[in-house]
Parts: sequence; structure tokens; C-alpha cells
Amino acid sequence: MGRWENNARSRLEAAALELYSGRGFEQTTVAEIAARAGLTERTYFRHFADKREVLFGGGQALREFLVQQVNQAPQALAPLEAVVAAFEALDFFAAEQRGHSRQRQRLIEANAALHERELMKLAQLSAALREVLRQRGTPGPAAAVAAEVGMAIFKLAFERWTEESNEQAFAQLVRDALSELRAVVAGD
Amino acid sequence: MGRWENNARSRLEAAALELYSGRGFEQTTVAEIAARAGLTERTYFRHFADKREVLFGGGQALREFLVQQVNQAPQALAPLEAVVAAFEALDFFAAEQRGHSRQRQRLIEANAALHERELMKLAQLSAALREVLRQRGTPGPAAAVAAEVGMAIFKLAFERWTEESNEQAFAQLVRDALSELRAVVAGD
DNA sequence: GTCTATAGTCCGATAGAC
DNA sequence: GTCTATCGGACTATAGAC
Repeated sequence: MGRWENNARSRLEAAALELYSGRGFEQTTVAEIAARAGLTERTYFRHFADKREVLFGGGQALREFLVQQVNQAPQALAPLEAVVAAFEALDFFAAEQRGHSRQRQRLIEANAALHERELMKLAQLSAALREVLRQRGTPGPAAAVAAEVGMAIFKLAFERWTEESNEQAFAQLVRDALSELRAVVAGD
Repeated sequence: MGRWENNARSRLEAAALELYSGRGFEQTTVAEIAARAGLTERTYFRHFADKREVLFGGGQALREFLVQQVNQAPQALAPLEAVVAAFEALDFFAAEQRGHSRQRQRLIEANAALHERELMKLAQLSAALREVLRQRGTPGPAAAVAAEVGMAIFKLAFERWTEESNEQAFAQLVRDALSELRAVVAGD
């Protein structure tokens, strides 16, 4: 198990979620998070750039997975179909993580600074999707539109997936959002 | 004119844009902005909640204008049409402000913290559009979709409007984005 | 691991407009 | 007198520098 348990990152993430949820984001100091994880403030900042980032570690893995999915999608799929298929393939949002995601989402909604950071992560995801669509041969403007519209679908599906009252699977919510979107764009 | 020139806010905004553009956002302190405006740091924070907000004062006026436009749109217009018509009516984005908008946008793109704040303002706009559509009688899910898709159109049109090489009018860019969106959603 | 700059808050004081 | 805008100093925590 080594000198550094090598899960310092995970311990910091767990400690932060507990403290932020328990007493509020602003009422928690980085020093307290580090202490609960058995580390120092200095070590926290070697793992995470700032006080918010500890909640957003999964963003990169999500982005990489979706980019890979779109990249491997059959060329026969239209750009938006490739993006939506990637969302449906997501198992980051499996049932067993739903409670954790809900807790995290309530926390983010309760704090403007955290909300800003989440929007930034989603914007990075949009940019990555735009880029991989272009590499796949989609013309620039269509790639930009498909990425933005795809993100609209993702946001709506994810918002519903983390609602307390909703028990539908993420893939189903993605499909619902897509068909609602088709109706709205058709001018229904 | 009294002791306070009564345009402290405008002076702070102008000073901030100059200093941020000249030497960079992070290399500028709030004290320097205040000094250039003939005020103190303390007064800056009375007008703006933080170091970034001084660049985003126009966000509220934009939001209020668009909400009013959607609110007054004929009931015959479908939700997305009402939103797009509101964008086309925008004269915030007149030709004479284009240089200023471009300077501001280059600044925002160059700094992650400023980018985060801009995304937050756009998210607030999306929420306001969703709400006014609902008040107008659009069912909740369709209102959410129309607001999100509308924001996708707005982002794309605004991005192009602030590109150096682009000289098309904002309303035209909105219409272009909408037709590209229809093509992408139709599966072209 | 220590030191420092600066963002941002809280207390109160003061100067003018009305 | 009230109301509002400005100013001063002390303070904490983030974040970066050395």
C-alpha cells in the first residue's frame, strides 16, 4: 500500500463532497478538506487547481469516452445521430451512481461558483464534440450546430436524470429529449 | 454635479476593459481599476460583486429585453419562432458596437475565469427564456427544449458575429444558424 | 514547507443630496 | 433630519511564489 496510499485524490474527493454537502461550499475551507483526508492544504493544491475542481474530476473521463464513441460511430450516422448514440452508450450514469449524482447536483445548484464550473466543463465537452465531428468529416458549421444541439439534449436528459422524482434510465431520457427537440424544431 | 460624478459604474467599466485588455485580466488588480476610475477598491466592490462582474453589466439588460420580446410575441408563433424573433430584434448588437464586442470577446476567450462567468450569464438567459415561454403557455418540457435550442442558436450567431472576418448583420447570422440547425436535426 | 499577494467581507465613519 | 454613495482599516482564505 505504499507510503502514499495513492488514493489521496479519491480521499480528497470524498472528504470534499461530505464537507461541502454537510456545511456548505463556502463554509468549508480547503484546509479542512485536506485534514479530513489526512493530508495538508499544500497537497490538495497539487491535486486540484482550486477549491471547486475537486468535484469535477470525472469530467475528463466523460469527455474522452464520448469523443471515442463518436469517433468510432459508423460513417452512415448523421452527426447528431452519432452524438446521441454516444450519450445512449454512457454507463457513467448507471443506476448505482444516481444517488451520488443527485447529491452532487443539488450541491452544484445551490452554489453559483460551482454552477459556473459545471457550465465550463460542459462547454469543454461541446468543444470536444465539435472537434471530433469535424475530424470525422462533418463540415465546420454543421459540426458546431450538432455539438451545440447535442449538448442541449445532454443537459435536458441529465437534468431530468438527477431529479428526485425521476426513475427512467439515462438512455431513455436522451431519446425523449431528442424527440421533443425534433417536435420543437419542426415548429409544433 | 456634486461630489460624486455619479457615473462611477461607467468609469469602473471603462477602466477595467482598458486595463484587462492592455495587461491581462490576472495581471490587473481591483485596486488599479479603482484608482484609474478615481475611486477606491472598497467602492469597486459596492458596484460589482467580484473582479469579473465589471465586464458583464450588460447581461441583465439583454435578458430583460429578450424576455419582453418573447412575452409580447404573437401567440401564433411557435416557441422556438418566438425566441428566434426576439434574437433578430436585438439592437444591442448594432454595427457600431461590434468593435467593442470583439475586444471584449477576445478578452473573455483568453481567460478561463471570464469564460466561466460568461457561460453563467448565458445560462441565466436560458432559464429566463424557459420561464417566459412557460408563462406564455408552452408546456414545461417544450419550453425547456426551446430555450436550450434557442441558446444554441444565439451562441453560434454571436460567435460568428464577433469573428474578425465576419461582417454579416446579427439578425442574418441568427437566421443562418436556425436553418443550419433545421438541417442538422432533420438528419441531413 | 514557508511566505506573500490579493480577492472579497465586515465593521464603522463621512460627505453630499433631498 | 433621512438616504445614499464614498472611504478606511482590519480581517480571512485562496492561490501562487520561492
